[in-house]
Amino acid sequence: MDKEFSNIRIVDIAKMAGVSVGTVDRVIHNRGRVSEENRKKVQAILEMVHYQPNLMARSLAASKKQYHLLAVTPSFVQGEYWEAISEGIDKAASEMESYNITITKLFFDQYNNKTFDDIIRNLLHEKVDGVLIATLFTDSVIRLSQELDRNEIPYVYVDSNIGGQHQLAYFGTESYDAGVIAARLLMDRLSSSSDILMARIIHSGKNDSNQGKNRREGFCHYLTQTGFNGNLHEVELKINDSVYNFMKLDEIFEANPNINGAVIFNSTCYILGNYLKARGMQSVKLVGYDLIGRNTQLLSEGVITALIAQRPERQGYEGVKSLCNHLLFKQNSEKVNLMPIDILLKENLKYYLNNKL
Amino acid sequence: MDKEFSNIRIVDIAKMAGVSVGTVDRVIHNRGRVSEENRKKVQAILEMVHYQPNLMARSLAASKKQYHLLAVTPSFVQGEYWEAISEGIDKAASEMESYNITITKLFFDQYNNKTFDDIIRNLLHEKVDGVLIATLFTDSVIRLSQELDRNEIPYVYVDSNIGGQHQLAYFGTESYDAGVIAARLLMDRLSSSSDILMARIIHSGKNDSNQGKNRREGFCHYLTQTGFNGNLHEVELKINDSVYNFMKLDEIFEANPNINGAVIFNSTCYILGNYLKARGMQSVKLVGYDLIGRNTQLLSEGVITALIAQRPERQGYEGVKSLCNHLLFKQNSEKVNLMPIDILLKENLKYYLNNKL
DNA sequence: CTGAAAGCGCTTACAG
DNA sequence: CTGAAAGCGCTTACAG
Repeated sequence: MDKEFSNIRIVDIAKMAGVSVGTVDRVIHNRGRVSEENRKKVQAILEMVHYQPNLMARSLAASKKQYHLLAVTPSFVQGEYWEAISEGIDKAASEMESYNITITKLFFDQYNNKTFDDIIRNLLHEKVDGVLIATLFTDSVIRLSQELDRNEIPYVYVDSNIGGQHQLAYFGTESYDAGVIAARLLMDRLSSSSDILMARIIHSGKNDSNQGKNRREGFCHYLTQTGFNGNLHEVELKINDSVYNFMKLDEIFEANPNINGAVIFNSTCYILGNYLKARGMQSVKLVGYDLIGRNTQLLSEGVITALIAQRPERQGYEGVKSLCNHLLFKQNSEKVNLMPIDILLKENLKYYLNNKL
Repeated sequence: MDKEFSNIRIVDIAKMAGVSVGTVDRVIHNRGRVSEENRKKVQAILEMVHYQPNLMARSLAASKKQYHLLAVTPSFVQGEYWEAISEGIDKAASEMESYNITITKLFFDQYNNKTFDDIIRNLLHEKVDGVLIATLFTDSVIRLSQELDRNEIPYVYVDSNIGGQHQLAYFGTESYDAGVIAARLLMDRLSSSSDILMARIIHSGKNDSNQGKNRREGFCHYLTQTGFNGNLHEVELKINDSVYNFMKLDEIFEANPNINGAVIFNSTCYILGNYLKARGMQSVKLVGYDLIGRNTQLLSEGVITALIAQRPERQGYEGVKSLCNHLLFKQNSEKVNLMPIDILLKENLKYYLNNKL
C-alpha cells in the first residue's frame, strides 16, 4: 500500500488544509457547519492521502457514548434451536460491552404473528441505535423495516433473507440448497426405489416456515433430478404428543414396509429418531437439521444418519457485530452473508460442538 | 458481573492505594521498581475490584511500540495446500498492521528437513517477538522450541501438534479422526466386499508425514471395526509424472476390477481424480483431502465423491492472532484448538469457498 | 462557520 | 523506589 501515507493523522490533514482539527473532524463525519470551500479542500486531501482513522483513538475518545441495540428473535426453552442464535448474540454482546453497547433481547412466539407485531409496536418508544431481526413473519418484518428506514435506524436480518428492503446485512443460509443436501445424504445411502417418509410438524398458529418450504423444494428437486422412483410418503406429527406420533408412525410404517429413509425439514428430527430407536428400526436412514442436544445425542448413537447445520451462533454473533462495526467504525460488511451448510456425521460431530462460531 | 466495578480506572486504583498511577502501572505489568509494601497494597485492590484494563487506551498509549513476528511454513506454488495457511497469516497480518505488528514469512521445503534447519539457525539474529511454526519436522521443531523458550519468545504450532513443549497454542486437526471420516464417507457408498485402493505419493526427501500416517491409521481402523472384507490395495505415485502414474494405475485397476473405492491421505487427490476422469471410470468412489483448486474442480464435476477439509486459513489466521493477543493484551487462548473436520460434497462446496475462516 | 482546549485511560520517559 | 507530566489520535463541548 501507500506506505508513505499510512500514519497520517487528523492534525496532519488539518495542517495541509490550513484549518483546525475540529474542521477536519466535521468533514470526516459530515457533521455540517463547515464552509463549502473548506469542506472541499479537506475532502480533497482526505482522498489524496487515503486517510484511515485510528480506530483505537476513535473509540477511546468516544467511549462515553452509549449505544443501545435490540434483538428480536423467537423465544425458546433450553435446547431448542433458537437458543443457539441467542447464544451468538450474547457472545457478541459481552465482547462489545466495553464499547458501551448494550443489547436488549425481545422474544416473540414463533407460532404467533401477533406476538411479533406487539413487540414492534412499542419498539421505538425508547432510543434505539440498531436492530437485529429474525425474519419469520415476512409481512411484519417488512413493515418494521420501513419504519426503521424512516427513523434512519440500521437493522440486520438473520435466519432467512427478504429482498427489496434496506437491511444493513443478512446472515443465514440458502435453505433450498440445504434441502438438496439432505436428499443427497439420504440417497447416497438408499437404492433409488426405496420409499421415503417426509414428516412435518403441525401447529395451530402458523403454516410452514419459509425455511421448511424451501428445504422441501430443494429436497424434492434433487430426487427428481436423480431419477428417484420410489414413493414419497408424508406424515403430520405433533410437537408434544408422543402417543399420537407413535400411532401415526406405526400406521404408516406398517402400511409401507418399503420406507427406508426419512427426513424432516426442521430441528425436530429427534421426534422421528426417538421413534425409530424405540422400535429398533436401525435400517431406516434418517436425515434432519440443526445441532440441538436432542438431535446430536441421537446422531452420536447412530440413530440419526446425518444432520445439516447452518451456524446459528455465528448468525447471531455476526449480526450483532455488523451493527456494532457500522455504528462504531462506519464499517459495513457484505450485504448477504451465507453460512456454510455443514454436514455432520457421528464421526465429525465432536469437532463442531466446541467450534460453534 | 460486578457492575459497580466495571469502570474502574488506574487513577481510581491509585487513589484507593494512596500511590501514583505510575506505581499502579508498574505493579500491573510487573515492571519492578516498586516497594514490596506498595506492591501488596496495589495488588490487593486490583484483585478486589477485578480490575479490567481498557484495551483501547492501552493500545493507543503503546501505539509507538513495534512488534515483529515470524511465520515459518512450507513454500508452495499457487493452488497448493500451504497457500491456504499463508493466506490466513496474511489476513491476520493486515488486520494487525495498525497495531504496529509486522510479520515476516520464512519458507522451507517441506520435503527437505535441512532447509528448515537452515532457517532456524538464523532466526534469532534479529529481534523477534513471536513465531508461528508449521510442525512438519518434529525433531527440528523441538530444538527450535527449546531455543525460543530460553529466549522467552512465545510461539504457536499449526498443522499438527507436538506434546511436551511450551507452545502458547496449537491450531490444527485430529488427523486420526479425519482418517476415520474418510473411511466412513467411502464405505457409506460401497459394499463391504468392494476392494479399495490407497494411493500415496513417493518423494525422495522425506517419508510420510505425521498427518498422512495418522489419517491412514484412522481409515484402516474404521474398516476393521465395521467388518470390511474386501481387499486393500496400495499404489505409489509420483507428484509430477502423469505418464508413470497412469501406467501404474492402469496396471492395478486391470488386475483388480473389484476396486470400487479409492483414497489418498493428502491434498493430491486430483492425481487420482484426473486419472479416473480420463478413463471414464465414474463408478469408482474417490475421497480425499483439502479444498485446493484442483480438487474442488473435480469435486464439483462429480469425479471426486467427497473432500475432507480442516480450515487451513483459519489455522494461520488464529495462530497469528493468538500471538498478537498475547503480546498486546496478555490474553491467552486455549492451548489446543482443534478445527472442525469439514465434509465437502459437490452440493455444499460453494458455501465453503467464500467462508474460509 | 471556526479553532483552541480539555478529555478518553493508558504508557513512557524523566527528575528526584 | 516514586510521582508529575506529556503524549497516543481522536471527539466533544464551548467561546467567539
